[in-house]
Amino acid sequence: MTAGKTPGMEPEKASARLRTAGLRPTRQRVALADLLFRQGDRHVTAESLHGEAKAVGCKVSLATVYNTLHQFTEVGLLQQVVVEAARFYFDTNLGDHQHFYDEEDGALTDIPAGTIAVSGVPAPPEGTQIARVDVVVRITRN
Amino acid sequence: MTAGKTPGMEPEKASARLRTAGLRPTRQRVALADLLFRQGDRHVTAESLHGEAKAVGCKVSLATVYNTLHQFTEVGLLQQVVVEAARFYFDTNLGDHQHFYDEEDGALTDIPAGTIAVSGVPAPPEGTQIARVDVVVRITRN
DNA sequence: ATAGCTGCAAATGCTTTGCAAGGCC
DNA sequence: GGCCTTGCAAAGCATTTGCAGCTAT
Repeated sequence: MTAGKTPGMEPEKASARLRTAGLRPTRQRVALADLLFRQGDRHVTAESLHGEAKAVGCKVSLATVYNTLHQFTEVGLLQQVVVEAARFYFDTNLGDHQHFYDEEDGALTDIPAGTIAVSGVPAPPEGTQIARVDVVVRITRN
Repeated sequence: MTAGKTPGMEPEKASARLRTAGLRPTRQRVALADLLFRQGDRHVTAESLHGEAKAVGCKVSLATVYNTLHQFTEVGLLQQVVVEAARFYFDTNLGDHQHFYDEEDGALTDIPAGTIAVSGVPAPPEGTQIARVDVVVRITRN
């Protein structure tokens, strides 16, 4: 067992990145940053990252993983991807249209079909087909 | 106050629509369909529709509203719109790229920046600005 | 020394489920 | 009559919160 050892081999890089972002490089944050950024582009959820941390012997609570992911997002180290509905919105407009979504008040506004064009959609991975292409234009108040 | 009266004035139309879709036109479904489809395009959540139903004096349980909205969606009377994250996915790729999302296993795959182009995005409503434009290509297994 | 972090457990909010009673064909 | 629906209350899940104790600077 290697529990207790530093999980990564380049914690300094992670530390520096955190410092630059204005975050205190705590053991937990360094370990999570190391997991996130050592490998190339990747997608994680709070749970999956928590699992990885445990797997490399780093004790972190799930709550801290959530905090850390949000902090990293705030300082621009990560991006969030929205693909599953937390709250279900239903639309009586069945056409192939898109939406403005006001993140502050949750308001949804139609963008009529034919206004927005999406081009260059690549072929889907083998064995799959495109069910639909969702476009959400997120807006905020000035 | 008109509480207690039939909420809609064209329940027959709603009834017919339900029958065509293969759904039994129960009092609750007719009332909800009537609320949904009488007016033009609209967006609702389970809660907002439940509130409307109560407001016009129709007793429906929230569970039934959920069931009904899902059934309507299955038969193509409604479309779901995904704008809020139920489960948070975080991406270490900060570029302006898009994603394939496999609805069956939850897998997320990057579509490299520069592959997809979105054109014709209209000006945002007054007093707002575009924070970002999300594109999700939803795929299913063949 | 001290402001900031972490971890635990309880709480939250939306959605789903199980099951008995009721309604539509 | 028989199968589908409804309604209630309890359960489920991911995420958030409150607070006491710990830690980096």
